[in-house]
Amino acid sequence: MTVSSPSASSAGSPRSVATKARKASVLAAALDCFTRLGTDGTTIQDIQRQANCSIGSIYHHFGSKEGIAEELFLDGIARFNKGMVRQLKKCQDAEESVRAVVGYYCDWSTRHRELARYLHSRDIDFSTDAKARLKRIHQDYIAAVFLWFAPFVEAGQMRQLPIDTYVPLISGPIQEYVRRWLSGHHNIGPKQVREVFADAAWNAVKG
Amino acid sequence: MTVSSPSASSAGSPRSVATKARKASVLAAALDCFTRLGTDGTTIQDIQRQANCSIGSIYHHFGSKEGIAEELFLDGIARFNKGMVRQLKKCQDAEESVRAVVGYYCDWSTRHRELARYLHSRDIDFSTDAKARLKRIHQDYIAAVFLWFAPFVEAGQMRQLPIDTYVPLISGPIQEYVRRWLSGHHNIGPKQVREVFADAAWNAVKG
DNA sequence: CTTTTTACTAGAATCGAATTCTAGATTACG
DNA sequence: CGTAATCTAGAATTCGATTCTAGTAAAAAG
Repeated sequence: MTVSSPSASSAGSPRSVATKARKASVLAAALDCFTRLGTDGTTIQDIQRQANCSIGSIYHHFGSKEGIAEELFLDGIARFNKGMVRQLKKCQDAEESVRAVVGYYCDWSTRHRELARYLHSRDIDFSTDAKARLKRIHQDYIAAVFLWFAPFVEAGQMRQLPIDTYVPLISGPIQEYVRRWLSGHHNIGPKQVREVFADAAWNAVKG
Repeated sequence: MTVSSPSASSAGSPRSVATKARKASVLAAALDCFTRLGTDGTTIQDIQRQANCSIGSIYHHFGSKEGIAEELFLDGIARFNKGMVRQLKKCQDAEESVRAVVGYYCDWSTRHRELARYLHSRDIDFSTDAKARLKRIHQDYIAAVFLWFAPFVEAGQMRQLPIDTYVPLISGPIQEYVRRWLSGHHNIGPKQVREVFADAAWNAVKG
């Protein structure tokens, strides 16, 4: 492995750019195939053809079909989380923050419907390595969210509860609603019931 | 197809008993393999060996590996739902009913931990046929639950809300908590946070 | 009680898709 | 330049799901 100076690697040597683009195109192709043909129905060839690259190239970058699926999942979660944290930081108080969580969930799922669907389709059942990476992502997220909300709890704007219960209380209902919507169980989009869930979320945790 | 008298088929002709037993043993073996080796990591041979039967037998009963997975899923959901409805019918009023939903979720997931884990690991992404069967199971459940709760809404004990929001509001948080617990994200079992979620559920829908 | 049909079991043979392997091209870097 | 590392290709292999053929035992028909 080459340990180049940290600053140089991130930017744009001709190859690293090409590599990033190729990986991205494979992931995009994979998502599209998974959506159209189902995760199991998709073959490496389907992805490879759609991404315009060779089998060798795919295996070089992802190691296995499962590797593609994991990357897509972890990458998607990470992006979702990042956006969430960004939204939170725009908020002024506890209530606005809690409502922002629900709102962001609705917006993001509507905007990235296919990816959202994919993220919902897998949740447990990963390789040891992917599990570790997921746990890491998850912990970073929890830490960021915790940092944001802790002062509100301190100040009494939000109730004091077991630490692991906040996320389920706030986002559980909207998440479950979105899951059902994405599986085609109901037709009313999340944006139209957003208020109901935002109210419930705030109610569940307000001081 | 033989159309025997309806009453006779359900009970216990020597063959139908043996068949039921074999199917059950395959499903049990499958669940165990899925738990130990992961859904993808499990081969038909693994299941076949553990269930002590031949490949032909498995394919005769389930048609495909996916068929086993679907049967396990649908059967599990159906049993969960049935138990839930039974619990509900023991309740006297709205609040007790709502709390019972959360309680049942905790108990069942703890008692049938492996099956619960499996049910959480798949949620979308089924064959057309399985989707139809799932929808049917789902509708029956919703109908039963709706029948139970409707009078309470009428009587003003529970709030009037968009029909599809009740289930996510009541069971979303505990479900999300259990999912995280089953994936190993936190160590405190659902029974220890049951009250928090029961309170929140009742709060979200009380009149 | 035979015959015939149907449900079920068995396991070898097939087929297809994931993965591995070898070779060659391109880029970084001293 | 030249040497190593990264990356791309696609043919060859491997492994597992599925199919097929044959046979057994229970049920239904007569």
